[in-house]
Amino acid sequence: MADRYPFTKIEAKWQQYWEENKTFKAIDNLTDKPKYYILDMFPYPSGAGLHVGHPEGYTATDIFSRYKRMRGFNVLHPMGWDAFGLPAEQYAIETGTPPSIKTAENIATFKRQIKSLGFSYDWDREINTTDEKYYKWTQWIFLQLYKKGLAYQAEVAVNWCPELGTVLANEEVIDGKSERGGYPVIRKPMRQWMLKITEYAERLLDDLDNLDWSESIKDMQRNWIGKSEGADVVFPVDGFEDLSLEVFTTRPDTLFGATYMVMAPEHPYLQTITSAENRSAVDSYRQKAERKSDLDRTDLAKEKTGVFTGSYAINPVNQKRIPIWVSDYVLMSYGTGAIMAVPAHDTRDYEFAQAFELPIVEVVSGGDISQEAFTDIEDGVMVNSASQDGDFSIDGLKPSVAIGKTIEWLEKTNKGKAAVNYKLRDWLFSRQRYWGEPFPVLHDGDNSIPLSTSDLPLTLPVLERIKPSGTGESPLANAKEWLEVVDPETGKVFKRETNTMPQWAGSCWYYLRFIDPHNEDQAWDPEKEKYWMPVDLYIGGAEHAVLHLLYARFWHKVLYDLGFVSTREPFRKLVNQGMILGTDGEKMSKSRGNVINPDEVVAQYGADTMRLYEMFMGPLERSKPWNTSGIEGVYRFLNKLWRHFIDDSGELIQLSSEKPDAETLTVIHASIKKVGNDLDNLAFNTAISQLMVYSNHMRDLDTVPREAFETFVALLAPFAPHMAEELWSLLGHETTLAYQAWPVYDESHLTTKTVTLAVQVNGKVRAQIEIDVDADKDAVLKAAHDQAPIQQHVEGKTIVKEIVVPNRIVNIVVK
RNA sequence: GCCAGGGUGGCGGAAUUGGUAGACGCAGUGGACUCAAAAUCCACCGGUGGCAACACUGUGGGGGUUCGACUCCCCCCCCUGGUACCA
Repeated sequence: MADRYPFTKIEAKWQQYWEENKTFKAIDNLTDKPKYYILDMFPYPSGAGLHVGHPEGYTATDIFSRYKRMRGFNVLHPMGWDAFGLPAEQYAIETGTPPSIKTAENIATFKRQIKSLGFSYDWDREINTTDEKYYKWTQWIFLQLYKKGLAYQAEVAVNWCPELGTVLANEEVIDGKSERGGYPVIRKPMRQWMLKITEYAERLLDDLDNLDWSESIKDMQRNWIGKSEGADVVFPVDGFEDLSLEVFTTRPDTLFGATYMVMAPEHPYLQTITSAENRSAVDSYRQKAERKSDLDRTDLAKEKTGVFTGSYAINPVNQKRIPIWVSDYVLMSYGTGAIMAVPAHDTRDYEFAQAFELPIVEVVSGGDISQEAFTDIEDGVMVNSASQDGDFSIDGLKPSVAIGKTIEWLEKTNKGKAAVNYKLRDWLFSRQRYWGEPFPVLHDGDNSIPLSTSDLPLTLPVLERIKPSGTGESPLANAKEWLEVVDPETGKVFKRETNTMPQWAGSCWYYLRFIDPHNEDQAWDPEKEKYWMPVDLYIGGAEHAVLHLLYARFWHKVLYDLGFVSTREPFRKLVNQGMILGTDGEKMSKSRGNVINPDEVVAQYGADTMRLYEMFMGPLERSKPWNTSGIEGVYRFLNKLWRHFIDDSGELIQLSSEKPDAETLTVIHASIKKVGNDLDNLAFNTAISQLMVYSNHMRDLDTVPREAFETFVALLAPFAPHMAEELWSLLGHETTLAYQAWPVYDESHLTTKTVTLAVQVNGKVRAQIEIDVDADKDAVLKAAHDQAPIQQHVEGKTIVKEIVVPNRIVNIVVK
């Protein structure tokens, strides 16, 4: 394309200006302006560099930050690096390059790329999770959790991946294989640090209600927490005086339909209650289940399997003896690890009962249990549900009512009690890796001794070569000198922890560190925290919808309980940007060869075009494909603008000092209104289209009034800040546009004298009339009936009804 | 299976409380400029029929409510994301 505007020069000039003048420095505790904290999910600086997906969210927050500054807010808009993590460690193992070196290189690349887009970050607040000055405070927070009794160690059957030489979190295992690399994963018990997030389940659930997050994200979190209400019921085991099985059920109303019980293979009582003649079958089943991966136990296990234990339980409502089975469809990790099976009214039990020909007894009528389990709790009616002595009956009730009645009875007779269960499990908080935050604890045999704050940070030892320990422990097991600590007084030897923290740790609280990033005495200053928190707008990818946001909320609540933060929730408003797909409509990936490199886009079209295009593609939250000729469109828009106002010698053309005409005033004020409203709603695509309408209007004028152009430049500023600054200075202004007041619209210019109304006959548009605004009904109808096409369509018919919606539409109904 | 979000021209997408469907941009077609091309500028641009005026039709499919439905209600289909034996 010829005659391209000199974006390279302009962009470099203004980026330098902003940096030198610290234009975007956020001032703490500034009281004459309202504060606004706008946060991006900070990136993991991978070796591949920035991807066009990253700048989408960053552009959105940047435009919003610039807009908010022009609206008079004191904006905090920081950026940093979530730089611990497996890839750098894998790279170190393969090449010998220390993770710290590789990480620094990657950060430099990311930073250069991010800066090339002209984002208005306060770079003085840059943080890096791998910096010991940062992770000192990550360790400090761990100590707070530990002291509060929320961190504990447990032997947990974890996901051991022999290839990676590490244990993976559940979310890192997909279909029984490692998320990274796709290596097989097996279950192996190891000593692990756990965090008691389950203790906060209820609050994490309740406080979602007041957050300005999309319902879908809130729902994902609700589902993840997975609260179920029901009852714990005690079933005595026949022949074992002091042994009973406790089960959790959400359907205590169906107790009379419980025809057998099932224990998880790992259930601690299984061995005890197994009869001699069933022992070998049960043992072999249990051993088989132990070896099964999660994949085998879930996805591929279409067929129910199980073995009878030889023992019977007594159903507490009717004293019936029911067989106790063992099956892996019951999980030890949920509820009590044992269930009462009600095949008539539970799909899984139904399948199991059919497979093993166990009795199916209907206790809720309304379905057809010869075909499938009937699980509705609103439409059915309880039947066959009365004790023989007649002292308890729920017959005739709706199941949803019977649930409560049964719980009352269970509590009264001491056979059970109301109970709540969550799907949420405690958080497995350690990794067998080098490149993570070391745990600030010492081990003395089975005792753990936390370090004191004054001993922090506990830094990572510099290893000559990072290699797996081979034992399942992290490479830190190879660092003998670091590992052993000798008490100078007693000579006693303590051992350090070889586990390190997961990547989530650093990202759980970074938004707090941005508030006070250089504080060496505390994690953050409470006064600054009170001033800046909560984060007013948080934008990032939907891949963090559950875990990162749940973990961060959990830590935040703990910090709140300890008095370190002043808000119950960290992120007031959350928006997830959609994915940017390749030109083929597929997810961008190296293997598909459809990756767009932002560096090339910036080199070819400039940062302003890149920013504008990413926002013009469609609604922020939706996924949308990249289109190479689409970017030409916005590029053309900027070029036309430049050519229209800047002559060949680089000077501003002559603008008119006249007042804009009425039509132009309408465009100006309608644009101020629409662009502002759209920005408030993060509807960047429609805001940009309004700017195009505005610009097209100016193109059609013989001479452009200065007022029209200046207002336009101000509205353009958040979107294409480099060009806007340049035009602003060519307009003769000497200060940055960054804090220029956002234009104010005047409603009086938005109302015109006349309005065009559509006239419909039977709902079909047949004519248009131009009429005075707020003309009365009779005048409107008269004008309508004067239209030839209307007369034509009405002629010879009876007018049934005439509808006039003022300034909107006329509809004449005829028969 | 369950939960959430979507289906609008050739494409990305617009449409306040139900009130002229297709803003804006891309692609395409025709024209101007040019020796020519690129760039630029102007015009057209959902489909069918018609020289045209215009008519009919059209927002995943089928019903309904309404003077009027992309918008509200019911049923169904498809796509995307999440989740998956959670008792």
